[in-house]
Amino acid sequence: MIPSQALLRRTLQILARLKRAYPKADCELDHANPLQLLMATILSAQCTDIRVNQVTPALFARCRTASDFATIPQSELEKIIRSTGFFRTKARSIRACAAHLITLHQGEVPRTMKALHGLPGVGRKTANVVLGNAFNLAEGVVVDTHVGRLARRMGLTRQQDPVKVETALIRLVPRRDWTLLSHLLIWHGRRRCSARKPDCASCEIRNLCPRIGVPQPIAQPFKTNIRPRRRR
DNA sequence: ATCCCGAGGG
DNA sequence: CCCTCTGGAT
Repeated sequence: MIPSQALLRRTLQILARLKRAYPKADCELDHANPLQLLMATILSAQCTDIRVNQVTPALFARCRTASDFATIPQSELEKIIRSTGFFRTKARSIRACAAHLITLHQGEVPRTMKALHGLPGVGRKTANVVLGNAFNLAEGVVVDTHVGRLARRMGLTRQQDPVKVETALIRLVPRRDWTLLSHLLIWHGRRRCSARKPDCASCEIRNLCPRIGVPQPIAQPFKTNIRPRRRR
């Protein structure tokens, strides 16, 4: 589907408005190199970046190279990352991922979606984070829980599947803004448009959002046989 | 579709 | 209590 001109224009207005609201929007996972960002991003699954940043200082002090991450004992690693949740799975992913980096990529973090996606613990979202933020080589848009939620609330897509959301966003925003778009939506999602209680009253883009200012094209159902909803 | 998992908010 | 937090693997 080709997006309408109206949607394209509104998307770019939203982008401009969010840039003004969050001029410092950026990756909030603390890291000093691509390897650290890769590992921090694996840890960030279903967990706030603030909590990841609480464990990475100890982790990065203990593990500097891919070899360090590959050889740290499972139990020692689990203790360090425990509070991020899913700690057994994440510890396995980190160690196996580091082992793959050594075997397949000379201990370096590869710079393509093809090589990153499929490493243990690395799905499309994590690969997009590393490509966009560590290498400035975005091949797509990071779609996490925030980006998906906001894209739907703002009426940029109706898709649920993150890959389909990504496809929709790629068509709406120029490539140079793909990485920034994710940061802006994530910042806005955390500060204003939270999952539980969106603060529409003080929202910077309320007049551009279907919830407040943009009339939704009404999907008109056939008017026959509309039955009262059965109660629970 | 379900599991992995801890912590904080409402 | 229930939901959510920068998901990924089975």
